[in-house]
Amino acid sequence: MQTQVTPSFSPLYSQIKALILQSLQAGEWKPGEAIPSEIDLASRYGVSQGTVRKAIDELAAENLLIRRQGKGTFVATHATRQVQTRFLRLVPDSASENNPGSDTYAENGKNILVDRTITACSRERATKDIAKALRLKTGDAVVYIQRVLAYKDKDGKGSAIPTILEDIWLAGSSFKGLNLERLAQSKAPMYAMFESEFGVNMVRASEKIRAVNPSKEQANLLQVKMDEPLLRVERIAYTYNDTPIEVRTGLYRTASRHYKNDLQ
Amino acid sequence: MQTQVTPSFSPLYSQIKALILQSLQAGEWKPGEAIPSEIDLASRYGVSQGTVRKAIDELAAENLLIRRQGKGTFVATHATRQVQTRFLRLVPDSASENNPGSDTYAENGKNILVDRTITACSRERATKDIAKALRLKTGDAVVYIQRVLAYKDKDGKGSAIPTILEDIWLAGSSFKGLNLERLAQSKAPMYAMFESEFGVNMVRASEKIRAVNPSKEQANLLQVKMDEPLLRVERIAYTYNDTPIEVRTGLYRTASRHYKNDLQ
DNA sequence: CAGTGGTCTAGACCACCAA
DNA sequence: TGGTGGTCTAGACCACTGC
Repeated sequence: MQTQVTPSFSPLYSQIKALILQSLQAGEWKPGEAIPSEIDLASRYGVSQGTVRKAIDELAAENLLIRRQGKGTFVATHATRQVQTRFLRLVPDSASENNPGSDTYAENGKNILVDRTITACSRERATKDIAKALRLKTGDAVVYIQRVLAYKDKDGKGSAIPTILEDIWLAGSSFKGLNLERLAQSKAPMYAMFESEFGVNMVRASEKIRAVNPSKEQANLLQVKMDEPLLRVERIAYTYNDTPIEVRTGLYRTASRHYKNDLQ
Repeated sequence: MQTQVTPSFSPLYSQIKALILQSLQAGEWKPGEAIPSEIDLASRYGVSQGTVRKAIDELAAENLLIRRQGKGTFVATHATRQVQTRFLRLVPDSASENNPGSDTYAENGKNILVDRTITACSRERATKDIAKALRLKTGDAVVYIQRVLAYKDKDGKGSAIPTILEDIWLAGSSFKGLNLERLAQSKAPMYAMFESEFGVNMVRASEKIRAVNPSKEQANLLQVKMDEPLLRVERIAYTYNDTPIEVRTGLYRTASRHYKNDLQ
């Protein structure tokens, strides 16, 4: 491990970070597992513990690793209860007392998911737009999924209310063998299932949000009128190495829920 | 500076951080100014440079301080061009190629603000809701402002399009002397003006987003039909010490713009 | 050139966890 | 009790800025 020559100087810890990232990508340490201790990594890379520390610090800040004092450093996973809805910002109005940072977005209040209905699942060829977003060629294989999520409102009273309609496109090459059967029988959240079944770990996402009215079909699926204003959330989700692997368009009902965002 | 006794142990750097925060709050160092060098602060607090460093690192991560190699560490300000729209996530569709993190939210593409029209400015008594959000008592003095922001679309062609309608409530005690005149004659962005004129530095905010239809009055001000779906963004903005000081409800047109959010 | 933040090291010690 | 991450130090050196 050498410090670099002048052109675009990259500090040591940053090179170590890249090496750790490489191991994560290669699956050397799986989600949920512990990575080697800081001292081990230091001797492995021939640097001091402090340098490894700084590399891990950054990866932890990006939610790729989780540090636990006294136990070790672990690969982030969507399987743990606290991060299951890491990318879902829609929360009940009763939750989130507008105290940013006071708690995670997950499961505050009574955000009880009652029902996940898969309304479509098929292998398709990527349209131009989907291909561009997933960095594929038009016509490449993609998996298309459509589903409806229903929640119970306050205190679990009343019946389940269809709240989210999602259209999902996945890069076909990473999800060989995914079909309606396997989807339907999985009880885990989707991203947790992607992780355990396909070794795909979602790490980051970018969303574009608009207000729209639903089409007739969409209104039907969500059981709303066509003049109901809905949040339209276009997401691109990425794995390690900034590889886009999922495009997801969600339609959210926001009558008794809202999209929560903390700015800093 | 002593390391603390056992009950709820707080590390040294964290105590230093609190002290720096205190000085920021007290206005010892003003926005835009440099704070003392790490070495100075270290000797001032009687700790090592590394400890001060870690305290500053956290404040920099929270965007309260800005580090500039070779120059010093500066108090964050809304006056600099790059952070003027730090809390505005609405960007033109042409910008933001869905490459999260690739650039800031400000001024990418052709996000040209053409016109800021103040449609109301008065001193009012806080309603129950506003009072609660601002941690005041119902009936306490607040400043109410309403304004419309108009932008030019792609390449500055065409006329200005009213795009954002904002209702703003400010804690009266912090904005004595703010009136329509002073508002109207200020050319700077609102948060920059708050900073220079009232010593109020917005540091953090929390937003709740919904899809709604406008009222008749709102539709009028934005020059849209009443069935146009709009983004409704309820923001509470905070100064140092997590003190809420502004409530702002925005109605955004999202026909050719979107609210951009990066999840991580 | 001096002054600032940025990196890297080596070592001591502390807090937390599990066995 | 031993192993892990977390804190703190002191010192050396590097990269960047402005005089």
